[in-house]
Amino acid sequence: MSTDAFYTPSWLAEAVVAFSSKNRARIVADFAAGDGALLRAAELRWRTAEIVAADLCDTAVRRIRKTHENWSCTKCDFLDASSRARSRTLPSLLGEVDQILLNPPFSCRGGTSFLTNTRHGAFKCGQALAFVITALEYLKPGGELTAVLPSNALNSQKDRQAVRYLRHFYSLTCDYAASSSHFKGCRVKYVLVSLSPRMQVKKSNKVEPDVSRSSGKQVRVQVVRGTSQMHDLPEAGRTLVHTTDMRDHRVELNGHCGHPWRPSVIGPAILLPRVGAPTLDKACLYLRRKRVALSDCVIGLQCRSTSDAKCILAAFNRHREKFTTMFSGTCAPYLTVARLKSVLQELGCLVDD
DNA sequence: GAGTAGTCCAACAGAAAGAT
DNA sequence: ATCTTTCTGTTGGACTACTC
Repeated sequence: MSTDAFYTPSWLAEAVVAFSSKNRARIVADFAAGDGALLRAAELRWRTAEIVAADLCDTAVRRIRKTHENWSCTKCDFLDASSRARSRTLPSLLGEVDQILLNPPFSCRGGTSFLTNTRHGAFKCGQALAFVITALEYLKPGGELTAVLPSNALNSQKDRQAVRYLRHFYSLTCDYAASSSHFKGCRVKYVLVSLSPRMQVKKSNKVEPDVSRSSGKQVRVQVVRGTSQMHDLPEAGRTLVHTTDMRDHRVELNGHCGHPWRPSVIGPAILLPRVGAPTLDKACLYLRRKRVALSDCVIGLQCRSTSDAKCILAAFNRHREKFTTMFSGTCAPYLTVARLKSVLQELGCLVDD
């Protein structure tokens, strides 16, 4: 299996170790150790701890064995159960590690997903969370796992089941403060995450509904995702809206044409960019009674009345932070239909399927 | 003006879901 | 089982801002 090898810079390793709440640790492990930066930072904090390193890369393992003779170091494809079982070190560590540190491969190669087995069932997720969930098998009750993850790992559709699992069984703390930075040769947004086994199941904290009409009736809306790809447009057809036509809350049609059978909306509607920087001025009110096709990069909210559309736009204005955080992505920000529907429901809208 | 860094976002790859 | 469509999420080029 090939993985991205962006080793942890020392300042980030120190931040990951500082993010842990554990004052004492008998065993500290990193299962994607790379050049050992996280474990070197750990040695400074937990001076008497036994250090365990694992990595897939031969060169990395040899280097660690040479430079840190007192560490226990094993070569292992951590996401492969048989490789873990063959390791001399790992099997004896199941449920024994006090502190796990991880900077797993972020993997930006398409939508590849990994099947992950837990005691509560198997599910697919991204590579980074597959590492985390597998690593948790080695955590001692009362232990803590601290990791650098791609910022999107907690929001993406692909990792939804994994995040639900983690939030249910573990107490999860995030630090988005250090949101975007450089690994050597790569720029990504990341988040520091701390996980420890949960003692009690958390109660959900609901947001008070916000979108309301003066009549008191709930606002109904239908989410329409555009599918017209810009490199595959017909010469003639239905007028099409693309993100470049959306600015300052207004739509200016620029003569693009889409296939008439592709998803479309008719005013009153709200148009949102699906990908790109999430500034509120790109949320456009579209009121014309002319049906328009939506490009692949646009999501429409089909409303029943102008006042409904204005209500929703006003709610986005009141909850700018919620609007901004709807968009997430390890590289470019994007919005999914599921995330949008969830926010609309939180704001009090009735979302039609 | 050239070089570099940061930001934006259109394009498209890959996976999942649906249709046949 | 295979093909097609839909959807998610990343890549990489274009553009802008900044520094020298």
